[in-house]
Amino acid sequence: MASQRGEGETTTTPLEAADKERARAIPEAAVARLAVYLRVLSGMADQGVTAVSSEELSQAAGVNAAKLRKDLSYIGSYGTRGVGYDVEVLVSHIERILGLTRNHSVAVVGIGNLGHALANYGGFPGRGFPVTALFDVDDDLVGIPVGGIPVNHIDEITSVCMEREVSIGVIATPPPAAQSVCDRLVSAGVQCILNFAPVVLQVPDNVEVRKVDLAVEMQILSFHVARRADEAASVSVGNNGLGVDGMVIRP
Amino acid sequence: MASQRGEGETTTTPLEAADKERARAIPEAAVARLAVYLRVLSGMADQGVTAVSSEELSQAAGVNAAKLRKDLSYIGSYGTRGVGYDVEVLVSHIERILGLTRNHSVAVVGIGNLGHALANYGGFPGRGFPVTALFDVDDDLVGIPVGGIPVNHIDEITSVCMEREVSIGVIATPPPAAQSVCDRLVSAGVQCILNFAPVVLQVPDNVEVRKVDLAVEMQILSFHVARRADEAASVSVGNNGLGVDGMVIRP
DNA sequence: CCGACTTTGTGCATGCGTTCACAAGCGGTA
DNA sequence: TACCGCTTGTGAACGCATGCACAAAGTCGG
Repeated sequence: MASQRGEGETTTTPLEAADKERARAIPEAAVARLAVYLRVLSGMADQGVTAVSSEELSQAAGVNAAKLRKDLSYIGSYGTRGVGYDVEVLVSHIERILGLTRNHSVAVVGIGNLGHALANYGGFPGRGFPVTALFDVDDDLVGIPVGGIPVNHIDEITSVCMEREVSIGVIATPPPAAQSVCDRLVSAGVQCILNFAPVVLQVPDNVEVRKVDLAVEMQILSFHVARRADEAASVSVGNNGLGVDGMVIRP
Repeated sequence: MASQRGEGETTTTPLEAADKERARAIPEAAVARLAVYLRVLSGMADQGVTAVSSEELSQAAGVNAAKLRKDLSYIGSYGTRGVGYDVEVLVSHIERILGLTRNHSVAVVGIGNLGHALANYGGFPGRGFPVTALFDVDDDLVGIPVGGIPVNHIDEITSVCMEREVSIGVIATPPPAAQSVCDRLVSAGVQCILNFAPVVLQVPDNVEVRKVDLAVEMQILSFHVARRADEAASVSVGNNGLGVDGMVIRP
């Protein structure tokens, strides 16, 4: 039973419960933007800004003002008409919706170039994500501290992750190892995975995977380079003042 | 068969021109998936697979079979009904659409932990993206080769990028430097930027920016952790066989 | 205390992307 | 050659996300 959502009766938990109900209805795309708003707002708060309008905030976040308001409406109505939003209030509400009121322990697997970089971030930008475990297959790395945390052997993933209650696993291994590492993380109860390996991971339904694929990003950009080159070539001779390189496409 | 559709007359350039016209119509989301298909197909080709059905390919790429066929239809009809797709043929067509027949020179700005990792990739996975220039503000780094390429000072961005015809700029600097670096890249004629800095970049319309934001990715995962925790708490006591950890949410 | 101005919150229309379902087309087989 | 089964390619329906435009709601000045 989904607790009791009888439209009325918020007698149980005055505020939290309402948020949690709403969380399910927030579009995925909006969640990503909320994280961006949060960062912008945090920056504003640091500079002593206490209030902001949807117009200002939307420009700083690089989105449409109406979209921003709609996104904020998903988490509730915390603005004041005619005035705008209170920065502090908005920050705390977004943090709660995103689950940032709790710490999320992170494990990084694969301590190569990228793994090093990730480990050295040392609790990701905008705290709340302490890295509590590192893993690698290389015995020479095991025991050596990186970013203050000693590297464990990859065979220990299951036990260590369960012990330290890791909630997010980061895969920064070479492609062939990724699926196997993923399986181990899953069997350790990790339900959220951030995958840097250029591999399509197979996971059970209850596990959330997000991938960061540099090769794909580069190829998308490549596509746009090609498209621009074509447009420039077919419309007329390059119309950009800069001498990018007037490559001719047609044979 | 969409090859000559009424208005037809593909007399000008038999194949290339048709592709280029189509490129404009490909949805952004499909482009990202095409890059994934390409990788899967390349792997298959390496293993000696010569033909593949949409069903097989879609499973390997982790998408719906119908979606895959529609994505492929954007680039033309290169399958054989009753049989499937020729791997080699598909690879070469996707490569052409994504503009991978040409090399795209890459510049990395900000040689910190992440910049090092990127430079050491040395021509990104699935070649075609040679890193030809590195930049940093730190004078101690200037002149030192990283991944075989000497680091230049950040003030030289404009001249070096124009000289080496850089088409993709990668920003891996600390947040405060990102916008300034971006502006310099743009004034050097770079029209595609991959931004790792947690900053919303302001660029002219003719510049394409893609961002990779680790903090945002983590926070999206955090959101899902929270959502799952709530569901588990409100539905009943954890129903997953694994002993994740029976954390109680309600106070 | 009132009226005018400002900004939020949101119903609605529009467009894009995904999914379904099926006709068209091709190879294999008798 | 004619039929059969398989797989592609795509028209059409659906659903989600975006953007518009305006009423609701609040502040500020007189």
